Amino acid sequence: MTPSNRRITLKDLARELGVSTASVSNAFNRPDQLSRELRQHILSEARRMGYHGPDARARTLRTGRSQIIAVVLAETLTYSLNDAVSSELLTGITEVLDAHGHTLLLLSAGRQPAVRQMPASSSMADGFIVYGLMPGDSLIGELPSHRPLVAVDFHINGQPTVHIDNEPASFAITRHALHQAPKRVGIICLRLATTTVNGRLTAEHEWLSVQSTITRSRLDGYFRALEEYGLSRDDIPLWNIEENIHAVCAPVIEEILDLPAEQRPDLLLCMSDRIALTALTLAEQRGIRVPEDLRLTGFDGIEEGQYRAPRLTTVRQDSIEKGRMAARMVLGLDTPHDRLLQTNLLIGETCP
Amino acid sequence: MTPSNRRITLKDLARELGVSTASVSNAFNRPDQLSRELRQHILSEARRMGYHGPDARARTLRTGRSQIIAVVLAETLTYSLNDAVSSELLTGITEVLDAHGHTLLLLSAGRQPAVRQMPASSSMADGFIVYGLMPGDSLIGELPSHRPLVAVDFHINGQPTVHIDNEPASFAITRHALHQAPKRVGIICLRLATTTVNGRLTAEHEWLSVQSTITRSRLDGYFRALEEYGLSRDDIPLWNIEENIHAVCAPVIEEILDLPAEQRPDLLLCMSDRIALTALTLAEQRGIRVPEDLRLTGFDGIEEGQYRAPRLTTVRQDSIEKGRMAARMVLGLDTPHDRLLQTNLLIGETCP
DNA sequence: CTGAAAGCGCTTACAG
DNA sequence: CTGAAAGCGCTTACAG
Repeated sequence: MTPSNRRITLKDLARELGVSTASVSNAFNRPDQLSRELRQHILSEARRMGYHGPDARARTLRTGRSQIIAVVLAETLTYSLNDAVSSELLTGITEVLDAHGHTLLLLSAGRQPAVRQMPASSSMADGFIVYGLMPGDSLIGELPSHRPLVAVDFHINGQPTVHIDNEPASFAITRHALHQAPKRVGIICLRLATTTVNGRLTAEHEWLSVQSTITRSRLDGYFRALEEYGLSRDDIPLWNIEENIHAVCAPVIEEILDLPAEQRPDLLLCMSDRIALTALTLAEQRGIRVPEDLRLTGFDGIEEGQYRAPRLTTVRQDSIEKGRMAARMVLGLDTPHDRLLQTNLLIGETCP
Repeated sequence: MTPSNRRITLKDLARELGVSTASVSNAFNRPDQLSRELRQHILSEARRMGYHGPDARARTLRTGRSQIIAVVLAETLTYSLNDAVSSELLTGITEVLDAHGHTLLLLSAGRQPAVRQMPASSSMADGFIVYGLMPGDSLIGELPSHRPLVAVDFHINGQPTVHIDNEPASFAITRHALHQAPKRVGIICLRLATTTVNGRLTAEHEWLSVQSTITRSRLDGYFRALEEYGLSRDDIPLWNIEENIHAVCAPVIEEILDLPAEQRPDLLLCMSDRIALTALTLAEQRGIRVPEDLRLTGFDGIEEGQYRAPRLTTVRQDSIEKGRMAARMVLGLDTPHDRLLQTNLLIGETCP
């Protein structure tokens, strides 16, 4: 008898039943390799003895495949799990993984720079989806080199990417907003500077490059429309926010809304819906009417912005589809190559 | 030379450097087992040759530990990733796992009953946190039996649980709401019936048992306060909602709000903030004033309900702390035993 | 401090 | 259809 204090193995089971380990393995994995009767016998005895099937740890080493895909997130998991856009991306990824018997391992890159390194278990995954890191991040080099990798919202040398048309989308929403002939336009950026800035951006602040961040592309789109309209980029005040959460957005936006009425922008172009929604709430609290006194545009098209009144005018990006595409490529279901998703303009009441 | 088309292994590296495999392994894992010089030499040569460290697949088989903890979610991942309460739970879990070098594997139980089974990779995990399944779910039996397991919001025979005081919390919020002497009380339940019901619950519908679902405990708390106040539970209309998302809540709530004014409840006790927020939005759209014409209470205390006006009156549960506790127990940092978390009442403007 | 060797629990090509 | 055997890439007790 097998000692009961130890977990039962395939070998134990084979010995107990007087068959080879191959037959037990085949009973679980390749039904065509043995007779129906023997298979049923093995499976029912396995159940009786409390053997739940071959151990994933050994199978993974032997076959070289874990059925696990890792998602590397630039932000902390806390942020990513609570942000509507990352949640949608993960939703699209898991939808495809689920349908193909794979599971999702969450890896966060968002820690103190000093201790940033991939957990040892990262080399467990069969493939990697990397979301929104900075190009050249040293973590990318730590990933196993011979496994499929797909980048989302940024570019890794030689690897396929899924991204959206940030510049044209920002151009389009700005052109729409300018129809109403605003007097004073302001822009609220998301992590645009090379240093940490929560507040007004000045000439002293250096910007990240277009290659480094999608928010720079959004800014370029805003500027193109503003200049086409006859405004100079140097006359547009810019604010920056480092983290796309209410608590960090609020103080910066309060600073803007509390400007004297004749200095306060009457159109705020916001680089995310979270920023725009925070501005909307704070404006309402101050009796600033939206859109009469203040027009607002967002970016992302998250549900929260569409399920309330006034609805947000924003750019809708299909993050679920981004996730699906990335997952299909990493699983080898689609040929790996760069994909560019189209966005569309949602006209709500915050900027009709 | 090692063939360049194959991934380099620890053995290759040892051969190349003329040292034993033990020394290479020790260089990565046990610095005290070899001289500083040899270790540095091995690590720098490893980097030069593109060896990123011992493969997690083999290490896991050898040591029996993967550094992976699996979270088994009752709902689909799509739901769980987008729901504020599950996101908070996951946030608390990942916070602890992160701090201890572990990573999170997401497993969803929420599929068609016919095809429900654990993915093969589930036996990869060192431990399991199971969230909100029904007791007796067959999936629980498929998990490896000798690894730590913690249940959240329900009970698995013989395993530690983290849960909250659903009945007293519901009692307390109802007693608060009754101070205002409402004329007609209604209750909107979450998945209370044994069958699928989106709409009014009648005498024909059977309820789940107190052991099976936390929503039954919430109902019991509501009833206790209502009866103490002098109302009979048979006079209180009950509605049920199957899924805690806006799209499913809305039609049921519309049915309630569109009742003739003299039949419409002026107090709605909702079993989740999502339900209460949907009711709030739909009431506003109809010009029903909250709290003058309709008072609303929620459950959960999610941020979305506190960052808007009027703020929700609700029961705040600390789901992040629930996640932390579950993770600490599954990692063996805390002695496994049942934990009961206290909630607190948040008085907002929807039911002052 | 270093090295030779066993073995974690499987899968799979191969011989019968 | 079945069985004996090799080996996936490591870690670790043990002998030197």
